[in-house]
Amino acid sequence: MSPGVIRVVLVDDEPMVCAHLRAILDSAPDITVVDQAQDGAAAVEAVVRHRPHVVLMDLRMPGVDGLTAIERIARLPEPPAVVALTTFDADQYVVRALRAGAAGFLVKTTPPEDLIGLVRVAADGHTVLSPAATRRLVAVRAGEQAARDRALHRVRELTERETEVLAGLGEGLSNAQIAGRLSLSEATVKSYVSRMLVKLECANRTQAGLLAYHAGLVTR
Amino acid sequence: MSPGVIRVVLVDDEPMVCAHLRAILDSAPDITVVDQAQDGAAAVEAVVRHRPHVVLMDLRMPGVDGLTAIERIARLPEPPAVVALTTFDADQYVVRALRAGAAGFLVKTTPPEDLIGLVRVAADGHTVLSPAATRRLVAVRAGEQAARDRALHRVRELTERETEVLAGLGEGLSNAQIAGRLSLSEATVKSYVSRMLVKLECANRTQAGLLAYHAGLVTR
DNA sequence: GCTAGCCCGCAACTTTCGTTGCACGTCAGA
DNA sequence: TCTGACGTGCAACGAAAGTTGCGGGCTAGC
Repeated sequence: MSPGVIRVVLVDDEPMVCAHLRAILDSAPDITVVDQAQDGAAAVEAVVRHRPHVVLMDLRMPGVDGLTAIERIARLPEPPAVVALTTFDADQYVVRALRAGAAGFLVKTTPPEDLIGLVRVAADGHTVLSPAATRRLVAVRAGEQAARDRALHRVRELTERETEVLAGLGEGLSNAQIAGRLSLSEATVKSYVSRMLVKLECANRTQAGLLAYHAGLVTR
Repeated sequence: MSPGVIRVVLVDDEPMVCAHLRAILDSAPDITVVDQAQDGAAAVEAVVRHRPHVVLMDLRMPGVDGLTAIERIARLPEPPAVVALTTFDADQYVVRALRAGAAGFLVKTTPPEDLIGLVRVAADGHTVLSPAATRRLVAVRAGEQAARDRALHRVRELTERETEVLAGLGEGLSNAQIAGRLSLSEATVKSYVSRMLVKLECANRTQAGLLAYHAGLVTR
């Protein structure tokens, strides 16, 4: 599968956790834990020294914390894949960790037997996320998903042309601007808007614009 | 590793691609391709019939497209993990696919030998992303964050009364409705709106409404 | 005590929006 | 073939949204 053995560095301020992870990973023939570190500074050193393929890193640590360590490691030449670990459900660090250059975000409740596969995938350069992290990443607020579903359901009732017009509303454009973009007369755009408002059960273009946003029609 | 064999359904309008994927995956002892489909509608049927653990789905297909199919599958009871596939580098569909309920987003240039591990990880409930998809996703989320910050920064320039009016815009209310809620004349609300638009650098109330939403003024 | 600056409130006027009615093409089915 | 439903496009008219100007109250500073 992988060309050669996958070298792994573990970073956690709790030695028990490191030992536990090491025991799991060393049971795989193609994975070797080459070092472990107790804080961010030591982690960066270990990475420089051992040039591992994968780093499993706790985020909450004394001294240099995990996020900072990830940033520093990501700046190294040919950086390893750093997978962030947290005790609690994916918290607000998901986005920041990925931005810092993390190649994954897992909760510590991840079943041990899954971990080996996850390390292999990370070593291949892919990103792996716990389900909770994915939810966090995709839908910031709870309830947003439900709103999106409802919005999408209605948007699907629209014709292609109507959807294009709706996208314009989602950006807050005027009828004239939409007309220009779609090469239509302003009058035509008006009639599209009017028909859409009925279908979407919106009272005015502002509501339709918000709905377009909910539906993910506007990337912004 | 996994309890039993992982059942997989392949969805791609190009039979060659399906055959190729099937050959790769069937070489793994713990993976079985139980069915393949050429479009979204057939994909949903196949999922209902075979109850697979994982679905590999092309996004660009004739008829019911991949995104729609993902949404429908995600609404089924005990849905499988749907991994989206695209030919090109992660395009604008990444966010939408994940929001629709996808458990992964891979480019078709993914090395075959990686694919088996990726399917196993997806079957465990984790999310897998190609590097390009991750960059795209992080960039989008970072952009949203920045948009929110900018929005909040501007909203702070507003007076209390103006903020109340803005909240109304964020719900898509008319001037008359806002006037009623705040016990003002409609004319007064208009002047507030006009002053706000200048401060917020918005061209119209729809843009202001979207800004209010970004700023978190509307709970919805 | 004046005045400069700000927030608040309103009315008259202009611009944009939204509704309604109409015409043309396409496509499915009687 | 015809017909009825539907998507698309436009124009005219009434209804909103948005602009501008004005006055009153409040506070800070000279």
